[in-house]
Amino acid sequence: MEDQILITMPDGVKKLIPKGTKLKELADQWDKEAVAAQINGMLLDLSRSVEKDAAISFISVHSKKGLEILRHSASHVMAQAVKELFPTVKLTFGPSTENGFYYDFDYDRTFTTQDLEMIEKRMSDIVAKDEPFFRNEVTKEEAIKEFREMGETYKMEHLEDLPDHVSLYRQGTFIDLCEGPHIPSTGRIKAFRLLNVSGTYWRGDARNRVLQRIYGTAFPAQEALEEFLHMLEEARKRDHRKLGRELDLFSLSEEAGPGLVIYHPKGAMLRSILEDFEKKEHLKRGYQMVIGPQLLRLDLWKQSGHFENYRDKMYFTKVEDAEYGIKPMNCLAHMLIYKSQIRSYRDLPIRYFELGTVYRHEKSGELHGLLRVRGFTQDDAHILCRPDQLNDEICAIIEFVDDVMKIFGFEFEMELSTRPEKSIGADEDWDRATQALVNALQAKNLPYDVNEGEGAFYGPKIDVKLKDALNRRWQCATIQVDFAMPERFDLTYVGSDGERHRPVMLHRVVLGAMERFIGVLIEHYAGAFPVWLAPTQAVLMTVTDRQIPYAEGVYQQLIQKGVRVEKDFRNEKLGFKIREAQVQKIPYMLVVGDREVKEETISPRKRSGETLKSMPVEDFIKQVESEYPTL
RNA sequence: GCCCACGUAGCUCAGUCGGUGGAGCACUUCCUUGGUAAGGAAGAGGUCACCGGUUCGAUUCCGGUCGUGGGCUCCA
Repeated sequence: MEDQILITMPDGVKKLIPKGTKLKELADQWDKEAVAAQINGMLLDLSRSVEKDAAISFISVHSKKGLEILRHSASHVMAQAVKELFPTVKLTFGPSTENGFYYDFDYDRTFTTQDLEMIEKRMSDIVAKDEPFFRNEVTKEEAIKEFREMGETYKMEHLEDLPDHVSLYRQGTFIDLCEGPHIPSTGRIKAFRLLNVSGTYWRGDARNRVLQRIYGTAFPAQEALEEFLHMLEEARKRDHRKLGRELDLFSLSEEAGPGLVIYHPKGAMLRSILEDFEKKEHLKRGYQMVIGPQLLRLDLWKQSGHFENYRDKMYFTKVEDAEYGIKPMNCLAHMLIYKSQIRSYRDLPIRYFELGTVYRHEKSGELHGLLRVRGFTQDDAHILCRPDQLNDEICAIIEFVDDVMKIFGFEFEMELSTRPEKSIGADEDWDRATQALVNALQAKNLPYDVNEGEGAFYGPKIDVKLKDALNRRWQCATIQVDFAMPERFDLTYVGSDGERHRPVMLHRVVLGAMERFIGVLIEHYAGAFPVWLAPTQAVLMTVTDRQIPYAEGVYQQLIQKGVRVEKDFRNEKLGFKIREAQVQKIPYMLVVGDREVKEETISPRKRSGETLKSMPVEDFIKQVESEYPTL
């Protein structure tokens, strides 16, 4: 019995098997499409054998983990193809990503699209050969020796950070340093595609050598790849830059300058609706509106530390020998307001809210439509409170963010960032602030990731990330605890003991920047805004010129009631007008023909294509009002 | 800022292996008054991003600048 071991299969059935049985054999009985196994929590290749009693589960290629393994293996196959075609290439890293994989290479010339085609073809050959992946465990010294012979200097450098025993993977003639696991053989990669090349830096540091990154994606089946490519196509259709132009919302003009948004009437309407919404919601929650100037004296930016830490991103100007900085943040004026009188502990918390327009000199390569711009308006607030009020204030903000995101139907991810190495303040302040953030997240039962050491130098923070059409995440809401500014500006309040105390400052935005939020919003709704947000809620259209006098009356009635309606009384066929409104994604089309004139009604048609029964204008107004969110 | 790619009419895109350019949509005018996703005809519209170089001649080739896109880094 010594050479028998007891294993537990995924369904809980226990069985005795010979010691040293290959996982592949077991996998074949269970799931022919398994790409790896998990034993006692460890992911292993199917080529490995079971040496002792264990609970085994198999990783299906159709699971998230399985797909990751497949893609990681695909990156090795790509690296093999590149090495075969361009032997002097040096390897660096090649992981799987959310949507595929990449591999970074160091090469003395750049890869062209023709190269990509060649690489793809070579990859197909490797896949067709169905080369097995072999794992080989070696000592660090052996690995370094091997990579030195191959001239793989990056691998050697990376090895320095690794433990004494490492694993090498080989398929065909290609060897790479890798932890694994990998798929059993290259033939498992049933569908793949190389997507693009881009530049990157060794270890992500701009001071290091520029590498070339080739992106690709892989799937266990051809249909899945096609579905993915189709999804990319669909995502492109809802790109806010495309929709922004088609729906005539905004433009970015080369003449005006990069990263500076020009709102057209409809975009300005949308923003104005959002701003009205924001004002109402903030006032309901005890915020006071304030407005600060666009420029403030340079001395003040020196006092705040912005000149020291943030000047690269600031714009400056000089008037009559006085130097000014254009504000990249709104906090300064808010602090001056606080300081304008003596504050009692009874006054706190004080919540200053400003739709504050700021300018930041973002690097040119970072600009992206509305999502990354140089001039933007934040729904910014600074809350000054006593330390004992911090917890409640944070809870209230989280609730605020949660409420607002629900109204727009956004899914979001929360991230808590803790104390970085370079930071100021007492440990107990940091602990209290971080705990307050955690408490609030837990109280609202919101899941969150922790980014250790990613907080601001002055305090911990929570970031809220929304996804764009291409699944890229953009930071919108953020809640930051700040001990530094009250200190630097010597903000105080008089406590019940008659002594001066230091308030804590919370810096927070809910939508973040109007520009970015609008960009994400456009993609979220694919341009088909709900009625309450739609810049144009309805288009009133006549069937023939005969109905114009009646339709004018209807138009007046609607705009008097605040319905955002446009006239389309042109000499065009109804179908043409409907199509145009449809393409503009306007929620309602209101048809007026002879019948409606006679009955004194209008016939609404929804964007969905549904035609409603003709109704009096008042009924339609009620219908529109019923579609506003109730808060 | 860095790497790569790109820049032709308002938009989407053809095109010229160097001899000053096209389509569809949009726009203007005329005909048409038509009931739920494109009625017809005619017309107008371009310093081929900008600046230099090569050339008899550059939108085309080369260099630079600006801008855009995909990434990297950074951020709301």
